[in-house]
Amino acid sequence: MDRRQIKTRTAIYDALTGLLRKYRFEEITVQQIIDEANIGRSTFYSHFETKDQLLEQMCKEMFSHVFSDTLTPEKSHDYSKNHEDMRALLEHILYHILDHKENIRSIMNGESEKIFTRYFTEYLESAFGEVIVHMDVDVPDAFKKQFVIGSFIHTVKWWIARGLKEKPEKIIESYMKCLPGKHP
Amino acid sequence: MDRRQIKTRTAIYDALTGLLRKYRFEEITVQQIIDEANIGRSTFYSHFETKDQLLEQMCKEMFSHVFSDTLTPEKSHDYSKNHEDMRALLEHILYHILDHKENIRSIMNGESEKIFTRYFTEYLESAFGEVIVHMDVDVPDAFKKQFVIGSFIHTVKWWIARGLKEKPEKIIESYMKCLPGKHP
DNA sequence: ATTTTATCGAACAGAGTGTTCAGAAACTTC
DNA sequence: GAAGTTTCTGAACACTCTGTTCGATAAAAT
Repeated sequence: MDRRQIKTRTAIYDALTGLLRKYRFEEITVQQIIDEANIGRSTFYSHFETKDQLLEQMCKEMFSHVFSDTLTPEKSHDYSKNHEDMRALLEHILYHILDHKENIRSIMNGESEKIFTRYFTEYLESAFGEVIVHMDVDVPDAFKKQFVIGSFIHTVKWWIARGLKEKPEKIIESYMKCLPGKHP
Repeated sequence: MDRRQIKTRTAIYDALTGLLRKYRFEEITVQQIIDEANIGRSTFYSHFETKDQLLEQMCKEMFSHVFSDTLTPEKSHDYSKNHEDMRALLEHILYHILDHKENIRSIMNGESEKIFTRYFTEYLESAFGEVIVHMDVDVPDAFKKQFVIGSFIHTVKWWIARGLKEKPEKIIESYMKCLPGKHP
């Protein structure tokens, strides 16, 4: 890839990230991004079709980092019996979020929060979907799934909104205590 | 209040509600609302400052209906011991949502979903905030609160997104089975 | 050195926003 | 039911933002 392209692309990403610390995504104009990134108008539009597409791609890239070395749990693992494996994986995710602290907190305002939720749900469903249904509670599988994943995502959002003060271990411990099923 | 004002106001509400069935709120323009409501441009702006303010007020009004005769639970009730009272109240809320089925499903797309969440959280916190902390789980009070309320709101959203197919009783039953604490 | 590719930025058309204002229409009051 | 008040109307306006186009310029690749 051309060095110039890389340069402008990161300039745009940095500009948006910076602006997101001060303004909600909806409030930011393309012109502001262009000025902040110090690039020409047409250059922006040769890289991204719209402002929304920029956000989409930026989030996609970030989440691919957040979930990169997060091992997909083996189907053979039974998280209803082996809470330790699940705990480790969830903690791992929180630590990754902690790494991207600045970016993620910026993204969690306004419309862009939905992208977070979308990617997060997608990932968790593929990672845990199968194993969650083995949990020991007498409710429909679909319900169980939405409850476990939904409450986790909500908890993470809550954690982020409050400034990521608590340690990941503490959050996951509380979360798992609140989950239904066997508690060793 | 002047009959003319009432007429235009409901015309605007109806127009937006109708449009929300076809388009996301972000996509709808003030001009579309005006055309659909058959009113003059300046009339719209004499009633509402912006499109966002219109949505805000419309939601506010709707939720005041949804929660109107929903009794605020007495502090003396201990929902950790008396699951029946809590169950009844939650079911009641779901039935109210069912009454406003059309409106609520329209609102639950795009940015407007956040308003739903905001009002819902606000209400539940004032209704249950105090009593939830008495639930029998060994986690910090703040965590307990966010978990119970957050997972409930998520469950309701999930229920709405899937078309409100299940009966309120069924949803609340599953929800309460998933909650931590004593299960009689 | 030559060719390819990326950037620049001004200029442009188009869509939407929110305001203004004078006249028409509908309500209220006496 | 006439006079006065309030609301509605809709065209015109200034403004902001978007996304495109294009010739000139600079940087990278071969």
